[in-house]
Amino acid sequence: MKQDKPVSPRRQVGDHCRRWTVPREEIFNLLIQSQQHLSAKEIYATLNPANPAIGLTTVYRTLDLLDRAGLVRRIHTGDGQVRFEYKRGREADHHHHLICSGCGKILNYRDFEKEELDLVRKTEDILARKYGFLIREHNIEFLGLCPDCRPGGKKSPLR
Amino acid sequence: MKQDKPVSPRRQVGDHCRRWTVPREEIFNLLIQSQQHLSAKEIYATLNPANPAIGLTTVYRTLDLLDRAGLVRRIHTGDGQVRFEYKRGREADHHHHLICSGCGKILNYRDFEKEELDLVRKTEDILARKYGFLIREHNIEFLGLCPDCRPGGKKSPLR
DNA sequence: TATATAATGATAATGATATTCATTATCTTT
DNA sequence: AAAGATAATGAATATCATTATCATTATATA
Repeated sequence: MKQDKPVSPRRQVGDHCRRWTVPREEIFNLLIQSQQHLSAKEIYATLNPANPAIGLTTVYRTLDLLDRAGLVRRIHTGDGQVRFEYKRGREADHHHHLICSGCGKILNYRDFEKEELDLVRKTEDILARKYGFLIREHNIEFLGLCPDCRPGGKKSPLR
Repeated sequence: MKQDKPVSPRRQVGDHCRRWTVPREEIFNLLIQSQQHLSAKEIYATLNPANPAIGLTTVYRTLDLLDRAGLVRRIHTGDGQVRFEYKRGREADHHHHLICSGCGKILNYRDFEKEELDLVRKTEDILARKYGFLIREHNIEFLGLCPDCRPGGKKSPLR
């Protein structure tokens, strides 16, 4: 029997694993569906109740697998946990992070000025030439206080 | 040897502590003098042999103090340790990081195009207006492979 | 369906950082 | 300068995220 799905997860993981299993399927799907940045513990807490056969260890191992396969991105938010997000179609989903130092909230900032992306690319070229680095990725994050956490008290612009 | 002894450390820390102590002095000075990004363990390993009265706990506490006082910056390089660097005179020392995924080496990238700084500032404004964030800082890091770690040594073609 | 073995999960181990608490050192007041 | 109040310290211990171990289970393929 065969199935025709868009692009099977197993296909994307490629040579990085030999067997595609239920835990891997579920963990990967959760990451794909989620709009948030999930930590191992959060993934475990989400999946385990419905499927107790998924252990925390496997969550860590699968995240590592997906990272090696280049399918997810690690994010260090400074809260002591590493978080993960699925890398969607390159350019289209490219974004930077806006992190609140107060509550840890993370926003994805996507509304780039065209010049912003151009500049990043140009900078990567300069760095490659000047320091001999082979640039593979960049992280840009802005740290500050969200509306709820900033000194002026919390505002409610809309609800 | 340095001749330059600017504002006293104690002065810089301000209200964030009540007493200025030998361990704090040494830890802060080490950070000021160092051109590298140091972890708590490294600071401990550097200072403790010469001054066994400085414990690892105090290193952590002092780093936290300096961070709260806004005198150092935390850097998450993904190697499991948080690293710290002294924030020098604002604009003058502003830099971004170039991190090698292979060996963990970190370069400070300072040679900005003028437009780069302008763009960052402009972006901060946009973010502030659009999301109500009060931006206090940004981190830009480029991840890749340094000349020693990249496949084929220093002469691989770029693409 | 049987089989080889990759992948799993429970558990223990690790490593970085935080907390506890009795002791020490700093700073202010004599 | 000495005394006293108490902030800061370090050793030991705890905590929390992540890794390693290993017997067991499930997947892919014959």
